[in-house]
Amino acid sequence: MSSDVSQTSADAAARDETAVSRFVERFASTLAQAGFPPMAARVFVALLAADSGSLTSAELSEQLRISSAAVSGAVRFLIQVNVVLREREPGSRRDVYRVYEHVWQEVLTRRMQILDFWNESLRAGIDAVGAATPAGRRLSETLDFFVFLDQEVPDMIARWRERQSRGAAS
Amino acid sequence: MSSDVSQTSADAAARDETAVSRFVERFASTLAQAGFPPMAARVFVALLAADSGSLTSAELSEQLRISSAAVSGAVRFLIQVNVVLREREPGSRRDVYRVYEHVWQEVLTRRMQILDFWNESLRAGIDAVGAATPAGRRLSETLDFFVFLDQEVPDMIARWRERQSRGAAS
DNA sequence: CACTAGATTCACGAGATAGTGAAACTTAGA
DNA sequence: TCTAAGTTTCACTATCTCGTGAATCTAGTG
Repeated sequence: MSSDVSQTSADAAARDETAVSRFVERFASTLAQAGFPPMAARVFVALLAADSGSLTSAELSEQLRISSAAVSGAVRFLIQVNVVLREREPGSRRDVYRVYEHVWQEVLTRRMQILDFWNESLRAGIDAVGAATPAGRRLSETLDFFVFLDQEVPDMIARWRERQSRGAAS
Repeated sequence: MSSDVSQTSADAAARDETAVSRFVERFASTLAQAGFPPMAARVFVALLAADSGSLTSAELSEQLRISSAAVSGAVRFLIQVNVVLREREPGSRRDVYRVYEHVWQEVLTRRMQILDFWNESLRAGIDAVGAATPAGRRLSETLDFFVFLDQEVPDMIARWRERQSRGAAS
């Protein structure tokens, strides 16, 4: 087969893998600063930046220079938090991993669900300090704000979806 | 002086410090799970749950059973991320720490600013993979979504402020 | 100007986390 | 049923983070 990777003249649209790799590492590192496990971040961004939107374990392992065990761990995490899915390509033994279509909406929605958890805790706190006390009022305002977000954010996402379906320009 | 802390019968509205402490630990632990440094979370919630809204280093140290060094570190973090301020009470040598009035609006606004940082990275990524490629389109959609949030969230916070100023009930 | 309450810094140790290599497991294909 | 490609698990290690205690620094007060 003549499908050599290092063809640069024939394939005019060949992408600069060095630049892509730099992006992957940079963006992954910013995500990691925001609390993402480092390896999971790297795998995630590598998938985002893949033209096909999906890569095999071996490809990830080679591209990021990590062990297949690390890929396995990262992928498990990403599947768990619902941003990546595993596909088995028929007629092959290898899995390919793909980022969900509308990841960021998913991520945002998921983060909002955490608030429900917080709110339960807050209600207990308001009971403990007494709703009529200054502390109670402060905690109640916090709770109200979170409830407000819980209502507003889904609307916001809906607006985004609508805007998307109409076409890009605003 | 007769200002003993352990007066329970005289002060009818005395709060159940055990219950409050339980709330502090629980809520702090959920915040910690969301990426907050553990000690900073405990200090933050203790301040939230304090009737006066402010506590001294010694009070925090005693209430949370942590060293003053830990208080110092936690407070430095909280001031840095702009949720707590330091006040010196006149005629005394000790500092008191206070949570900002509208902390959560602040926190949310601040988190949005992180997006600007991400977006810069994303633009570089789009360049690297080529805007017209599938990967480029995927990254562009991500960028667009973040820009959208950057516009919408301030509006959302404004709506909240307005609702607050009108009075509680919606 | 000396004293001291109070805050901060620093070196250290404990505990958690993440990634590796090797072994074990699973399963498509012969 | 056997073989081997591919994935996962597990024990181990390196690294990082966080809180402590002790020493140091800062600034009111007599």
